[in-house]
Amino acid sequence: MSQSRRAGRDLRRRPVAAASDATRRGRLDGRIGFQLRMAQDASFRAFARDTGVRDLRPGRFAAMTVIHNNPGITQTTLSRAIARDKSTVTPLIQDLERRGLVARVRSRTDRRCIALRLTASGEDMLLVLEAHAASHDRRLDRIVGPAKPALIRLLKSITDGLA
Amino acid sequence: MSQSRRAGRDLRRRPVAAASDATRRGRLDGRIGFQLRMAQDASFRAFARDTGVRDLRPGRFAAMTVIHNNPGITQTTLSRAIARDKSTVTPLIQDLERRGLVARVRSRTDRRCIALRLTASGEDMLLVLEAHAASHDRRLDRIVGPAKPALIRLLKSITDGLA
DNA sequence: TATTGTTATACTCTATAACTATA
DNA sequence: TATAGTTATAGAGTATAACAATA
Repeated sequence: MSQSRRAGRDLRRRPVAAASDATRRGRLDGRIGFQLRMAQDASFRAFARDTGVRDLRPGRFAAMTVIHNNPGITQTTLSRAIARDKSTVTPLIQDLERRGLVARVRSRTDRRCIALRLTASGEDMLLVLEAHAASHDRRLDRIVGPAKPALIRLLKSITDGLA
Repeated sequence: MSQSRRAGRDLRRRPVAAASDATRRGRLDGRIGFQLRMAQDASFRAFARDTGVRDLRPGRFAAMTVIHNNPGITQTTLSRAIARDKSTVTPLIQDLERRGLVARVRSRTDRRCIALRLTASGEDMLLVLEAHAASHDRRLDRIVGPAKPALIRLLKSITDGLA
């Protein structure tokens, strides 16, 4: 905090809300890529807005979930699981460690590696986040209805198919 | 360009590729929000990778498409159409104007407003981008197959439903 | 007073390259 | 030489607040 803060009361960017209309978007509207972007954006904003947790955005949440499900995972493996460079993971994990949510232990078999684990308070926090995510998901479920499994399958096939 | 460039040969961030696996992602995998993020990310990277156009990312492309479809649109209206703050649109449009792709004309009826239009070369560029987007979309179409209309509908309902 | 667009400011996310320490 | 993680650096994207011009 080298400089005085002048800006908003809130660190989480992106209020704005969803796109307006009456404006013609042309072919954009029929493009999967564009609609993907709009939906992702809306979901992201809604998650941030609805969640009471004021500083663990979806990225941290995803990392914590992966660590929870793969105790002892290394940073490089984690980086592949969330499709980010390892240099992106370093500060992310440092942040989680600073908050006492993640513990880092040097591996004794390969001293280059660091094994990641959630701390007890990390597990607690994950439960809280899970609850929020679940309620956010219920909202999404209500919107997509019975098409949910199909939607998930389609999204996965896009992710895999474009790799 | 006030400073020397040290980094890569390419301004477009985000190589990396898609997520790896063998790693358990737990409930994340069944979450619409998460899968939306992964698919959007993959689509974004693929678009950037496949497109020959080396410096007009999806955001610019979307803005240009909206301007093309709504000649004379104002910046504020555009900002609503693409769900971004007007202060975000200012530098975006300045960039497009600098490249000679967009023309800005002060409205004579309301001198606060600026009417946006694509220049001739902006229209040309849009055609090139359209071609790339179309080929990217064909790839997506091949992946999602006949489910495309349903997918588009679902994504739109998510965007609208979360507003 | 309200709105359009601009500016000043700043923060998040992400990457590349080079580096250290291991292996 | 190759890999794990860190650091230095940088840029894209986006936002809030305040402001000037205009309505």
